[in-house]
Amino acid sequence: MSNKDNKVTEENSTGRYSYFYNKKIKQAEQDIKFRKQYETIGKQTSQLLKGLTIYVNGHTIPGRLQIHDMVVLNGGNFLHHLSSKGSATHIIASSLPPKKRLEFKNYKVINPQWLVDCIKQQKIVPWQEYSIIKSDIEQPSILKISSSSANKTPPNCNDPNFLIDYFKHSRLHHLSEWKASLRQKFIELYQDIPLLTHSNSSYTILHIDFDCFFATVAYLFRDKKKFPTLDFDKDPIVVCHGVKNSDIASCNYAARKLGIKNGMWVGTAEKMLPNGIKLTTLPYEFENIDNGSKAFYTILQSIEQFYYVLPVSIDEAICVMSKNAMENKQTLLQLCNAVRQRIKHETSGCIVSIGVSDSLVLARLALKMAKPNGVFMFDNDNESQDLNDMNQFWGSFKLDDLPGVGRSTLKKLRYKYPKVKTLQDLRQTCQDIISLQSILGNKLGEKVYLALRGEDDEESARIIYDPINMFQRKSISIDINWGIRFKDMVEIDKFLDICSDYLVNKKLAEYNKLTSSITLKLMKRCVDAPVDPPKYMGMGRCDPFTTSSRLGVPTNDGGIIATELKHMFRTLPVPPVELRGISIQFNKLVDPDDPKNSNVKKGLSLLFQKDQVTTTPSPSSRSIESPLHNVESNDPHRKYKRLKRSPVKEREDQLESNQRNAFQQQFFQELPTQIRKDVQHDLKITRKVNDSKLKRMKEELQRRENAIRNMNSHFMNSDSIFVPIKFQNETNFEKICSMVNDWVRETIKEKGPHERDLHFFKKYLNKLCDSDRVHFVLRLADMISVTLNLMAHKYGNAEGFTEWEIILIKFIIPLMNRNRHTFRTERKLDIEYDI
DNA sequence: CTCGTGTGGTAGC
DNA sequence: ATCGCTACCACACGAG
Repeated sequence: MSNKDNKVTEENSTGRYSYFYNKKIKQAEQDIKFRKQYETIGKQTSQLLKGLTIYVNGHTIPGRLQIHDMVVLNGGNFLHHLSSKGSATHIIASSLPPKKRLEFKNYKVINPQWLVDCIKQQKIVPWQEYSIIKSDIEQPSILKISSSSANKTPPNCNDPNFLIDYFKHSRLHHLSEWKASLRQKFIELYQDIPLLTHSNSSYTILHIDFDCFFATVAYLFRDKKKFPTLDFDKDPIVVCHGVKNSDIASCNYAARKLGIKNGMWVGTAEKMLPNGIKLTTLPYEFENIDNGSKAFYTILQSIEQFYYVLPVSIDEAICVMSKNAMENKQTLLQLCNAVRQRIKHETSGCIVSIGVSDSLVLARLALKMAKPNGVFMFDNDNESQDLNDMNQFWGSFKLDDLPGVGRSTLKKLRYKYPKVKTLQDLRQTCQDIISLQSILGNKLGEKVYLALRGEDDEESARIIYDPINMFQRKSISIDINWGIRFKDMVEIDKFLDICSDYLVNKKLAEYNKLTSSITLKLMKRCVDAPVDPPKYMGMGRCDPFTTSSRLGVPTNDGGIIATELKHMFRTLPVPPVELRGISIQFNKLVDPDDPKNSNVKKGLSLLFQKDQVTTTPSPSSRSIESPLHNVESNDPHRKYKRLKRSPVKEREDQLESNQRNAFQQQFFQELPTQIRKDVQHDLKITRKVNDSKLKRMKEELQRRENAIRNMNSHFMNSDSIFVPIKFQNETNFEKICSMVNDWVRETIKEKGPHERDLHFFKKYLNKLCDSDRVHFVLRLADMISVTLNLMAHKYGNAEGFTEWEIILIKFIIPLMNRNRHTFRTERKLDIEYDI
């Protein structure tokens, strides 16, 4: 919306609304009067909507009053009551209950954005785009079937629409998308404006944010028949999807008073309620939130004094103004209140609070003070601020109120300073930067140190001095950590296809980028975590596994990316049924129009011709062999790395972790060294093969697909081409796994495994190795190792424990090394195919 | 030391 | 039931 429109609506807040509440006076006459008044004071009006009669049904953003003004001032008729049928040409609504849907089925029912866009573009834009019953009219039967079945059927990640459907309902996805799009818009809007400089560092920062935004919007658009007496100020209200282990996205201040917090599960929140008080749960209103946010940003951007309106999130912005833009504190306060008033007005009742100070960190803290429904100005200047006020200000914050201090940092601070409760305590305790840096690390230590003095660190200040650069996208990724339940690799491959398609066609296309590097991160159920986590379809406790791959040539080819992903999946030791989450990132984005890119391609093709790049080992030349060395060799290699490191974070029992570390060092000192030598050897071969041959991307793709097919039959039990091998009369590897696990757990406590059992187990392992299924042995070894670690602090001295240790080190690991030709065999196959 | 890879942490509701 | 995302910085570690 342009400035002009804003000024028009701004003028409305001078009290003329009383006219329109008086229903006895003929509305139309009033509207004309209203319009004339505008004209007489020299305000611009238009005839854009001439001949149109518009009626507003229910809650909308912008609100009814704003729409009225927009209509009237642009020459349209505003209908206050829909008494005479057919008199309205357009009905504006955000959503319609089924009954109204029927009633209005012959009207043009559109969402308010239509009007906004019409005025913005100064022409009548086609209403069909904005129709809210369009889909019903066009394909009523299909819509009903799909929506009703979608409501009833449980979430299924094999459904081709799963990804889209999931994202549609995910608040965090929405938040991320909104943020990205706001940043993009910022770049477009401000790219020609000169950057602010450090030297002229006398800025006033306004941090503006809605109070419990989601909850407010959900309340405003609630089904009033369902909640006739709901009181936003008194009744605790939360926004969520479900009932028990559903996340609370937002809760109102009545709920917060009872100790309920965002992110809490509904069940937990209910336990905090006093007797007789009930918790009201409201559904998300994503679309209306989006509309409210548009109004919010439009208003902020229309305010001349703001040099920048920096987006923080959908409902939160940092406004930067020069210190001398306002005469004094009084006028500044007036401005703040005017902004608050206008936003409340134009969003039909959403409240913002404002924190004002001269650094980012102080503005943010001031905002916390301002909430709910207020303005707080904090002056860090010692002279003008009473020392008592200072102490009181800092004393009213908890440690994690400080930006940058989250769960983990809080824990570190608590551990080091058990007595420190408030930021004021911390200010007094930590006088020097060194002690903070020693606990929190270099950067974070400095950041906290500065923040306690009310100053921004350089990284935070970038948003002021170099926002365009900061908002430029450097990576693209998607995460899915909910609803992931797969049976086998076939299903996972399909899902990876969908992800790849989404990333390529939705993200790369939107930002017009190519990627040259992919990271795949998998979440695998922890060995000791329940198969069904507490949260329905949740991920539960998981171990993360990541791997990344360079593509050599930047690409946006979905096929190549999908193939690479499938391939990468197989380099990670995560069986399909244990998978609980997937994350895919494109790390090194390349602009296709960038001349640098053509250089990359040129350089690459030259590289293939001969190994002329002796000085610098080029990433692109290496990446070509990556499929080979990744598939086979990286598996054990990676495992080594991961197992060595991950226990530190997995379970935080300090007593336990020392023993575990010692043990795992020992475990893997033997395992990977030999295999790694193999890898290096084979790498040389691979290089030769590649160097002797010029490759095209398509050939590469073909080869990888075949490599995958090879692996597919080989790596996972579900579609093994080999004859089944039995252990204790069981052939299913997963079941054998859990059987062995139980067996180990039981016998650790006592004298170790029975000789006869052990004999059969060894026989089984031998067979696995002999039939090229050494990866199963690896998994069993891993599992046993984890079990040992888990039980080390309790049974570390038991006879059985030592017994199992010996079995693992003296038998199982050498077994894997003995059969390391397995890895080579496969690679040989690959190379042969390649030539 | 520099580079690349993998991991951890934080923010918004 | 339930929708636990995503960009980006900082860091540790190993290879060269």
